[in-house]
Amino acid sequence: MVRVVPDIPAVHRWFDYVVPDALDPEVRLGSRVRIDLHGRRVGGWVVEDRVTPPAGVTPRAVALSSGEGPPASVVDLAVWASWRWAGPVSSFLGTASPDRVVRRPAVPARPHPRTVTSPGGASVGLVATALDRGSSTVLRLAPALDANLPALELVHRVGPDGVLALAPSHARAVHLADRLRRAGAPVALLPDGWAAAAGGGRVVVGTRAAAWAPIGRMRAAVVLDAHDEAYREERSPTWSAVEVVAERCRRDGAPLVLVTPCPTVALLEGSALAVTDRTVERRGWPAVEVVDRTGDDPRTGLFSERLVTLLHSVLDRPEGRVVCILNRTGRARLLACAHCGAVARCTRCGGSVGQPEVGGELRCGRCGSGRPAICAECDSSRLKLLRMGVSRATEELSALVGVEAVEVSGGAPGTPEGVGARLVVGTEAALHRVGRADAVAFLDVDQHLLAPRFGAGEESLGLLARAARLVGGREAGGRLLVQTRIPDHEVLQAAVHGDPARLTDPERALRRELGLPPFGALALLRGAAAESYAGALRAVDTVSVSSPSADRWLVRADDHPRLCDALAATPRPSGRLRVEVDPTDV
DNA sequence: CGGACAAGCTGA
DNA sequence: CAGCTTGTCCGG
Repeated sequence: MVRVVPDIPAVHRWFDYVVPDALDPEVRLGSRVRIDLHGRRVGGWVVEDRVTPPAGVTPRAVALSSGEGPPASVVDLAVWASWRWAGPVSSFLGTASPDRVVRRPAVPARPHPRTVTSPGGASVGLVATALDRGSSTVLRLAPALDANLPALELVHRVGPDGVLALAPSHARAVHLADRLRRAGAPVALLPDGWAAAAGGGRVVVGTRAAAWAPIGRMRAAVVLDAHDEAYREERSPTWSAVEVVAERCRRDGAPLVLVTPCPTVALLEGSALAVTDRTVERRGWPAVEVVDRTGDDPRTGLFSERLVTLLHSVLDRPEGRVVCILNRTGRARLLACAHCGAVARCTRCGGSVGQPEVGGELRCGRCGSGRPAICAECDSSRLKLLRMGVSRATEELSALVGVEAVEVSGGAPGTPEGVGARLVVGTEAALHRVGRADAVAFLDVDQHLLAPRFGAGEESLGLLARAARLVGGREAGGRLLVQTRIPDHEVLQAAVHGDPARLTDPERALRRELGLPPFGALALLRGAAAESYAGALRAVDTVSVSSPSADRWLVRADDHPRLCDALAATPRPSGRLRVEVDPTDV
C-alpha cells in the first residue's frame, strides 16, 4: 500500500492505493504512477511506502506505472520546499521528474575512468579550503576570471559521483559540461541526461531545475554566478535553486561552493567567504569610468562628451565594438510640451505617456490607452523629448558617431541581429546576446540603481559584472562607462575598485536595520482571496501583516520557520491566491 | 483540476 | 417544470 500525491495543482491531499503484484517491481518511493481519482485517471508520485490507510477507506489499485521518479531524498526535499515556499508538493516533484518516461535507471558510469585534471588558477587553494570546511562557502571571483575553473577543481578533488554543478543559463551549462568532459569527467547534462544522472557516477550539470537532480546523496555542489536572478523561479511557487541546493548539501553534509563576482547579502549570510588576492580581484574587473551628470540639464540627452570620446576611440579601431545599455524599450518614454512645459500624461490614469511611432499618437505605458500627440494643457502640438527609449537612442547615436547602430532588446535569444554589429544599443538583454565587446556604456545607470526593489543595488552590480565579462579585465583593456547622477553610489564604487564589499557591507547594515531579508522573512499575497487570507494571518502572533498597496498584502516574520509555519497552519480561503515567499518587489 | 450535484433563472 | 447557467464541494 502506497501514499500518492496527485499531479493536480489544486489538490493538496494525499491518497492511498494498493500496488498490484504485477507493478510491484517497478513501483517504489518516488515512482511516477497513474491512479483513478474521482472518476478520472491522473498522474501522481509515490511519496510514502508501506502505509496503513485511515479507517473506513478501501483503497483502489494503482492503475499504471509511469516509470522512474525522483529518489527518496528528493521526495523529502519536495515536501520541505512545499513548506518553505508555500506551494504544492506536486509542482516540486514535477520539476524533479524526467520530461519523458524513464523505465529503468542508466547503468552507473564506471568509477573514475580517467583522473580529472586540476585546472590550476587563482581559485585552486580556495576550493580546497571550502571542501575541507565541508559546509557552504561563497567564492568571490572577479568577473574576468574563468568561473568554470572552481567547478573543474572541485571535481578534480572529489571525483564525479554525487557532484552537482549549476549554471545560470543553458548555454553556460553546456559550456561547463564540455569543459568537464574534456578534463576527463563523466557528465550528465540535464534535462536530457536525467536517466544518466539517476544512474550515478557522473557529474550532474544543469540550470535552475537541476537543483532537483536525481542524486540520492550529494557529495559536493558548485553554483556558478550564484547571485544570478535566473536561479529564482518567477512563477509561483517562487523557489530558489541556490537555496534548494544549499538545503540538500546541509542534509547530506556535503560542501557547497557558491562562485560569484558579486555576492549578495543573502548568499553571504550563513556561508563562509573566500576571496582571491586583492590585486588579483582588482585586475579581474575592467577600468570603470563614472561620468557624473549631476550638473547637466536633464534634457541634454543621453550622450555625455566622455561617452562620445569613448565611442570614437573604440570605433576608430577596425574591429572595435561598443555596447550601450539603456533600460527602456520603445522610442520616446517621456515627453513634455515645448510651449508650456507640461509633462505629457495619460488623460485616463495620469501615468506618463510615450510616443511609440515617429509623429504617431501618445500611448500610456501603465494603462495602454492612446491619444493624439497634443498637449493636454495648452493644445500645442509641439512636444519635446525628456527621456528617450532604446529606439530613439539608436537613431541619435548613429547620427552622432557616423557608425550604424543596431538595436538589440528582448526577443528570442540567439537571433543573429546585432551579433556582428560594431555599435549595439539595447536593454540589459543585449548583455546576454552579445559575446564580446571592447567597451560597455550604461547610458542611464540610475534607472537600475533606483529601481523600486530592495535588491536593486545588488542586481545593478550583477549587471555591471556581466558587462565586465564582455569586455574582460583591466589588463585586457576592457572599459566600462556609466553615466549617473549618483557618482558616489556604493554599487559604482564597488565596481570602480573591483571590491564588492563596498556594496555588501553597507547593504547588510541597512537590511539588518530595516529587518529586510535575510534578516527577516517576507511573503507577498495577491489575488481575490488574498485579503481574507491576510485577515486570518493577522491573528497569528509570530507574523505581522501590512498592505503596501490596495491589492497586495505583505506578511513579515523574524525568520523563515516562523513565516512558513504561519502560512502552513493558516487554512487558505477558496479563490485565487498567489503566495510569493521572498518577494523581490516592495 | 474537473465531474457531480444543488440552487437559481428563464420561457412556454 | 425542463433546460440551462453558476457555484460549491470533493476526490482513496
